[in-house]
Amino acid sequence: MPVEIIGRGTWYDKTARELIEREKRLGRSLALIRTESGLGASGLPHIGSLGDAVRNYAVALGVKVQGYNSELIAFSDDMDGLRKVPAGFPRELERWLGHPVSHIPDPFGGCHESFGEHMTSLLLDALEACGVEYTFMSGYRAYRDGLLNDEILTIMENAGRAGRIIREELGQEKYEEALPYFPICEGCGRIYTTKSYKYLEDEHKVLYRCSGMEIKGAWMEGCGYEGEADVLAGRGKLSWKVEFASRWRALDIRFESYGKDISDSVRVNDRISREILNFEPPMHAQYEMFLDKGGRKISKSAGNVFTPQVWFRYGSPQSLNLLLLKRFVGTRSISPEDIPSYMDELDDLEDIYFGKIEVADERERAKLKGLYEYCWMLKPPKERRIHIPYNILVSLATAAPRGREFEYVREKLKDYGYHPRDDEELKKRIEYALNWVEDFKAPVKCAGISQREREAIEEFIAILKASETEDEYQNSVFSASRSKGIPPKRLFELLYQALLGSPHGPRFGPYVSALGKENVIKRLEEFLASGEPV
RNA sequence: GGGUCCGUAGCUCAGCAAGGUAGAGCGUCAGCCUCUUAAGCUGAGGGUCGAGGGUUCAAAUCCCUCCGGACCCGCCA
Repeated sequence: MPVEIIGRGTWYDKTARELIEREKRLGRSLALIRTESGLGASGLPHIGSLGDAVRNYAVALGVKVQGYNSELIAFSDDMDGLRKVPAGFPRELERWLGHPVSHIPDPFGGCHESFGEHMTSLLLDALEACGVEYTFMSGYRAYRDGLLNDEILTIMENAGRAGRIIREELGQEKYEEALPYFPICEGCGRIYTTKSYKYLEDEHKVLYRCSGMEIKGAWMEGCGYEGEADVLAGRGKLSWKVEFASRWRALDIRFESYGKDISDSVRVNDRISREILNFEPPMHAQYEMFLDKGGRKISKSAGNVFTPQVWFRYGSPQSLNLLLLKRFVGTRSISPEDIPSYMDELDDLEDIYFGKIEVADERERAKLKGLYEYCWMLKPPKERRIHIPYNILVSLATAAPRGREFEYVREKLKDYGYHPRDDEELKKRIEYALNWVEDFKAPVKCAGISQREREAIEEFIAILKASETEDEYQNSVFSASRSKGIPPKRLFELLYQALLGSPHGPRFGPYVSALGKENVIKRLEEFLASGEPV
């Protein structure tokens, strides 16, 4: 019996099929099946933010593979208030705490219209690089243009029921009293400090007081202003407890996966959507968070953010897609040091895709080929590209003499039997490795060597100074080793250790020549100066 | 208080969606140059798949219970 392969054989294909089946059961139009990703705009976008969009896009692609039209909505949460000045950001931003990020001037040279737009653009750039196609929407503009107005009215008219649902699901009683709408304060311009206490249905206005709110454990004092706000005027936003649902209905979203950090909100919003907005909520899938290696959640506002831009310094967008797509469940700890293995794994997948590596099991093969295609967002290269293990490139990059790194690596690759086409792809790969070496290779310390070994290195330096040719460089090692009575093998190890941080290396004479004799002497002297013999 | 994930070789992890001979990298060990295209290659060793039960012809994979670890939510988003 032949096995059935759904779509390209991946999780995304299976999910897309389930999604389509569900929509059929619900009897909704299949003309356009939308998925959604929310883009945080209140700090530097991290890998997790990108992951949300990439995964929701992959499901949209899966829908296309099944023969239906689909689209990813990338919705920027730029009506959110600034809750905290992100680490490394200008302190002047303190005065903008509580203001919608779309109302805060761009702190980075004013190249964008607002703080929020700047942050969003970083994420959109990464989406572009990763091959994600999307329809962009800004929360700020959506409210301004009245896109959610129908939903806002329904929610406000049923605020009591919404408050009960929130209490039932979360135990939070606040919204049985307060209205789920935050106006921007006319007095101070902040959004979270206001509390709406009465809704005037005929005028669709809320009465509010800027009374303050607790944000991240700190009390943000209100300005005391009292006023009224038209909920259709775009000068405020719905609480997230009900906004998600409003977006789903207004934009006709059929699928949205989300991180477990917002699972409670999704549960509430599902009920709001169903019971108040009369809209069957989108199908969901919950994924785990990315943690950094220390086991800490990668936070938008904590420093040291692992952003897509950091990834692109050492690895390709497709390798990042691999990280984001290969596994949907399970918390994963990541750090930039994992990038090489994803680069190599993508090369393996490419070999499988082009049939260079055999995979016996049909289902397994389909899955891996499919994963490769999704890494390329279903637009894979026409032919297999050159593969060079990342660690080889790192080794070569470590050894490369300054100023002619690319030439050196290219020449050496030929010596090793790789015959890369001299193209953009090769250049990129070399660049990744060079960046890697620059940022991660710790300088080698002279530790744990004996007095005798130390003298041998000094002797070698002396002999090298008088040498001129590659053969003479090579012979210097043996002369020094004989003269100090230590085996040549050991001296080679020491020299490679000092120069490369590895006990082995390329043939020594030509390598000295490539590095430049003076550079070698300088590095060896630095090495000797960095520690005492034992 | 509510919820999610993880536990597989000495270490880091993959495999689990859709059950079918336990995998990779690193490390270890043993070989491979009688003055280096060895930054390499070949091979070996190493696992009661956290524990117990269930379903099944068959379970690392599905279900239940327990143990251990991590994370998220409980203000806002």
